[in-house]
Amino acid sequence: MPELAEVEFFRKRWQQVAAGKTIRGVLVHQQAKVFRGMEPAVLSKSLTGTRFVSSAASAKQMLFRFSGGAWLGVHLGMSGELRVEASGYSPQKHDHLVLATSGPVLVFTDPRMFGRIAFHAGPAAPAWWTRIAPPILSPAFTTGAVAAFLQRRGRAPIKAVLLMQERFPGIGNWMADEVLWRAAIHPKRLAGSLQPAEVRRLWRECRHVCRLALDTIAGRGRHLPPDLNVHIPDSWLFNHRWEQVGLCPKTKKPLQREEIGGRTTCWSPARQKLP
DNA sequence: GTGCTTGTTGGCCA
DNA sequence: GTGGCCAACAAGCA
Repeated sequence: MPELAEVEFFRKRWQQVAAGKTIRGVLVHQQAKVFRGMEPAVLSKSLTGTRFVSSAASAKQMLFRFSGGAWLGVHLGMSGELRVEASGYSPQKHDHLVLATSGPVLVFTDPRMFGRIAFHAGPAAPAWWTRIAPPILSPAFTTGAVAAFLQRRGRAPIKAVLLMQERFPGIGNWMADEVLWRAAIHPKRLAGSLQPAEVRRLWRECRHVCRLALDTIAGRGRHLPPDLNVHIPDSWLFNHRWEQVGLCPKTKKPLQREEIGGRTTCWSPARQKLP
């Protein structure tokens, strides 16, 4: 599920209740694949007794900082979630990491286990974090950088290229479709075939969709919506992409769904045309 | 049972 | 070496 804005939503959910709290106990699901090469017992030992200092989200990843130079990295994969439960919570089947604080309980849950947990000890953030591409909403995301990347990936459909995290960090399947729909670009267009005006539209809509999604899904400032996706307007493609007979909110004509670049893609044929 | 699913990776091939 | 494609990972849901 989680793309840029959903990831930020989950980060805030932990941040709001846990900032400054001490980790009293850590439960790990020993067999869970989300820990990959790491030894879960080390994580448990290292975090117990530390204090939750701060957190950050970048692209589809999160980094939680604890006192004493302990860092917890989380990638939610396809089905991961961060939840907050009341103290005394008993872990369920797919809860792979449970942090009991002096207050609420922080839970990482992920049925499909495509997610990842990483641990790092040291004064500075880990290398895998600092290597994440600069955010789409940062000045480093320029039309020139986008144009150059589209040329390099010129033979691939633009839909597939938008999913490449090295240039479009945080964009996932639904955001890619939303961007192309707003920019009126057909998802099957080869990346190298986009005209300069189309590249500029794509760049602008990338930033626009990121900004809208963050505000709508993760809330502004300290505000946190009660649930994911509750406030998404019907003027977005998002609310129609899975409908049996979805209509384009702009043209009111039927939407089309097809696999492109290995992912189910939804677009509005009346608006997004092939040359 | 069948056929999907908002992600990433490694292997294969041109 | 580079870039594009796709199966695999795993569990739940309709």
